[in-house]
Amino acid sequence: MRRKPTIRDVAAAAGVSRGTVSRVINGGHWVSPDAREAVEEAIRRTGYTANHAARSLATGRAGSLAFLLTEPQHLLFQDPTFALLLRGAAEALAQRSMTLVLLVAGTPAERANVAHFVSAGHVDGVLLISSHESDPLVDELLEAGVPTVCCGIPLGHEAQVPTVSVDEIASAREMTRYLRGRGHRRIAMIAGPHDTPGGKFRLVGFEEEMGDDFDPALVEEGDYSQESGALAMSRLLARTRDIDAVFAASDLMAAGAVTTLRKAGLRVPDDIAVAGFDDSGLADTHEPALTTMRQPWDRISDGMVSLLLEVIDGARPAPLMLPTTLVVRDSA
Amino acid sequence: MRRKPTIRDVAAAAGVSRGTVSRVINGGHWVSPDAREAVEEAIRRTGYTANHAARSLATGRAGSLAFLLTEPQHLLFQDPTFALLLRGAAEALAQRSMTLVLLVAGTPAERANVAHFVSAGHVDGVLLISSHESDPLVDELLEAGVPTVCCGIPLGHEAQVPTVSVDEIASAREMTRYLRGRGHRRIAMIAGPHDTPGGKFRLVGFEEEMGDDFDPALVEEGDYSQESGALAMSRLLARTRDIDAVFAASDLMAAGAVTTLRKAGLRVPDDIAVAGFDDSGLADTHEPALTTMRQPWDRISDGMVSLLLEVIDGARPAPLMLPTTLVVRDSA
DNA sequence: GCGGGGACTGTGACCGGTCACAGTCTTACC
DNA sequence: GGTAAGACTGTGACCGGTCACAGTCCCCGC
Repeated sequence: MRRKPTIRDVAAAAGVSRGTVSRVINGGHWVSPDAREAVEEAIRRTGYTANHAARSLATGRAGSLAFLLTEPQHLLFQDPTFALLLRGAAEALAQRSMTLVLLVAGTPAERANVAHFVSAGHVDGVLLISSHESDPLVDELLEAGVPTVCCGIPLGHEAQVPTVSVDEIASAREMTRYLRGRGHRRIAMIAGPHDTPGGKFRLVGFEEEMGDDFDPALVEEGDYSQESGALAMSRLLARTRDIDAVFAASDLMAAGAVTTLRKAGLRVPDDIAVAGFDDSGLADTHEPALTTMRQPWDRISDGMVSLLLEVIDGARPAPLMLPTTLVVRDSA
Repeated sequence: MRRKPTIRDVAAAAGVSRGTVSRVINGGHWVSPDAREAVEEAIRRTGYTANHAARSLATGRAGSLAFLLTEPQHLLFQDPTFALLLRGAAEALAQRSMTLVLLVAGTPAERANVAHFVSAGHVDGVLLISSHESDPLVDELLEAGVPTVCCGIPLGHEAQVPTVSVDEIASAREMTRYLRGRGHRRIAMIAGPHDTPGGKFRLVGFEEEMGDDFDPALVEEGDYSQESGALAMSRLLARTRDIDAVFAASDLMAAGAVTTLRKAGLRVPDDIAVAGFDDSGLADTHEPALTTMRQPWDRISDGMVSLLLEVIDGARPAPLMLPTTLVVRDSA
């Protein structure tokens, strides 16, 4: 087996210098048509492929981005949302001939490793997923000067780091308005963790839209997981049965709520309407299919990648806010 | 901002040569205790971290493995199994200071890209997930001499590529035996795709254990997804109501089957018992909690990584077969 | 006819490691 | 006391690209 062809082999085959080959590869400016043609032909003939490592070494760029998950593990397993984002990001990067490196920072040991790895410059930037408030990891990344974009406005770090997000407040208001429009008045909310943007702002939107009808006794908090949704619903039911709709801050929690309601002998949506948030894969196969707010997952992951590349190029891009859409199905 | 310290900075700080520093970093053989100490101290003081790209270039190793998904996308979204494997692999690699590159080969265009990328040597090896029979990608990888290990015996490529798998036949027999032990006689099977090992061999085990009681009319095939499980169950019910248990080749399909049964007014497990396979995250939060065969996901991903590293080192390791365990919950 | 500028090309240094090899310095043994 | 083996160390070449710089060539205008 002969070794892989290098840029010198191509240069020799094309009868030009390494420099010219390099120029052709990188856009081909200031190269004569003849030379360009010869080089392209030579590349084809030799089956040349650029060596990532060598290029990285010379340019000082890694050619890869990290997809950094900071959630506790059980969420990674359960939440289809992560898979959606992950796939979108991988696709967006593949289009740009870059690669996606998956990093999981669950345990403290993992966090240390990850921080070290990233600061060492093994990746050009970080796509930070779902960070809780005042996450020290964000500080570390910022301090180390690692280009970073967040998914969802990182509480406690607003304006310090570019973000891609949806308008949580407006989205929550829209869903609430929809539920009220269907005649529901005693609407409960199963919010997300109050130290996450989705937990905080969806609740704000809900409260704003409910106005005088807002009843703090009808709010419970979960951690986005199915189980936490089921438990939150139990707590609500234990307090009062005077509820005609539930708005959960994630589809997973909505599904958990449905389970609890069913056990309590309540029908969805006949007795109580249930709405979710995310439109994760689970929503439309769920029984009953969940009414939810769709987050534009592909645009989010694509936006994160674009933004991050801008940051890497030295820009300070404005935060990107994307629209959600109400998806009405059977549960509400 | 000063530039990152290199091995030469460390050498200067420690008062030794680059060679010695390099030796310390790589295990420290043939280095005097004094020198080693000085180098370690210098590394600490300078905050030195090895440059991946430079090392790759010099050693000819990428220092990363690809996690290659060949399933159509909708499965990636739904199946918690992938997340389990992915996390396990990422963890196993992090322990070895290597990184995980995620590759998705869904569309033909993506497959071409992936093949090109991998053959170019940008990763040291490939963890191949869930490949259907006679997948041309396997051939391409094999032909290109890319170290590869599969998850589940790749039909049509047995013995050509090292694999990590569970004993599908024995596992299916155990579950079938359990169901029969509970007094069920008319047991239906919702099998996986017949061109996947899980689809083929779980059915074989089922058939073997059923012996004379095996009824081909009670077998339907799904694609492991929840929806396909629901549809398969519908087809079974349309054919006969004389069924007292269903064995699905995945938890997702089991969940789908439960939905269909419920719609048909049948109670699980009272009227019909339902068993799944995988013990994916969903199984124990499902309502009712699913009886299933647990696959040892962490050992599988860890085994794949170990095996792949052996292959990369030139070994030809024996296939690894891991045990499953019957997990009895509420559904059967 | 000459100077100057734009288009194109080639060269050598460099990125930050590893590795083979050629030392040097001990120690041990005859 | 000489020598050889073993322990340790330093050096230069090399991995495969990129980039800055220095040419070279050609065309144009004065």
